[in-house]
Amino acid sequence: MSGTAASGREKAYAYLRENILTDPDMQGRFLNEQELAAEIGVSRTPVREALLLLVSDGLVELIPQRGAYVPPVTGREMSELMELRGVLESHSARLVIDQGVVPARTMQDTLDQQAALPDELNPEAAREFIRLDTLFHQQLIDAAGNELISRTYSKLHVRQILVGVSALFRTGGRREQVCAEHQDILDALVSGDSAKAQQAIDHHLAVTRDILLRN
Amino acid sequence: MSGTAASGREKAYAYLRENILTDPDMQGRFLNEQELAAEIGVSRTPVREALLLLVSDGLVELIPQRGAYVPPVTGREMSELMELRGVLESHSARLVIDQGVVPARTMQDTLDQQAALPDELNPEAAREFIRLDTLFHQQLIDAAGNELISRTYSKLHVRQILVGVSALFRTGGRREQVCAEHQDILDALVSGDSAKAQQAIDHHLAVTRDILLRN
DNA sequence: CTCCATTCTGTTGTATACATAATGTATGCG
DNA sequence: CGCATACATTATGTATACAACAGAATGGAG
Repeated sequence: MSGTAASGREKAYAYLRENILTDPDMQGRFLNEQELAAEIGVSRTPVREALLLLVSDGLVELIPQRGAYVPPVTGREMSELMELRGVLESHSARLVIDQGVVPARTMQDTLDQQAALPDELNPEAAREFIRLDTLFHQQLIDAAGNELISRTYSKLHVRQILVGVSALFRTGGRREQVCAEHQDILDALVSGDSAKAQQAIDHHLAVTRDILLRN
Repeated sequence: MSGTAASGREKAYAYLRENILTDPDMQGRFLNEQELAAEIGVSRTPVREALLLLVSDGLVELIPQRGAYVPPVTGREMSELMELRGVLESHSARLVIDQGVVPARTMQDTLDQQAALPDELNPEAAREFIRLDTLFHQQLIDAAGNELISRTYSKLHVRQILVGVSALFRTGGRREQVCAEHQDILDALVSGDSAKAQQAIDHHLAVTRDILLRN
């Protein structure tokens, strides 16, 4: 994979991020710095720096004199996230259609990969599924050519993964449904129908929200 | 005012943020940690932590083995920011009108304060002007009741201040113009005309962008 | 038995010392 | 004179030691 020459801060950052995103039990807990330092194999300093970086991802919250808190995902937050995603994705959809820059091939490729995943999602496949799901939406956003929006969207999406991983295991047949909804979005984009695309996006996000809210 | 018992990290954070936002010369420079530590009166540790926090505001960028870089504002970034602001503000405008929760009094009050500022903007008045300008738009966003969008918008706006402060000095009569455009937005909101509001917002942001681009 | 004060333990916050990597400079060679 | 290389300097990255604070445990008084 990538560099084995990662700095201590990066190591700690990657470790913590991965842990928080995959282990639901992390939510609502305070993180012990020296404990983490021992686990990761570095001193407290890079651990603290990693925690500060995770603040910008919204994965931890710093409480003075108490430490790093991992805020749980609330239903309201998910609703709000879907609303914002809808705004940004609809905007991008309109732009790429108007400018004739729909990344049809790229998105279809991502969609095909997602459709090729097995129905039974083991943990690894689940993460791959989420990665491809995220990628599909990100590709739409990126095609609009606004780097600021791309970065903003990318950061937002992170917190959805917090609940997405575990939610996937509790919902059967969601893979097919997601792929179908993605296909609807892509078809609307290719057909050049802004209103239809917006509708497909809103529908997809509404369904996603409802599923995530069953927690 | 607020606590004199600010921690070292907070002190450093406030100092650096203020410095970067007000001093245009900071842009494009690498920040020297021990120099800053001496200026602020703390050790390097809280300074480094403050720098990491500033990353999430987009005010500094960490370059491995090089340090903290203050990325200059580009014209493209400003354009992209105005596009994103337009998307979020238009969305909020639609919502608050549909839900009948236009914060007319609050926004009018902010607008009045802004209009009462002197035409000749000394540095202090300029900062107050920018504060009220930011507040006006934030009040619209907040009224929509989506905390995630509010926080997102708030963070975005920060980088605009980077160029806004200096740009204000080079533009005569902008105060009246801004107030008039703000009044147009507010009038449209009060009248309940979504399309008109969106138009007023887009116009205001376009004018703002054009002025900021003259750098 | 309950409540409050106090001590004690453990964690975060800060300072400092050291390790490591990058940059600028000087020197020698082509 | 230009360029490459070795070196010195300076900055960042990390570890560790200490200080300050918060929360829990404990003991005593009512």
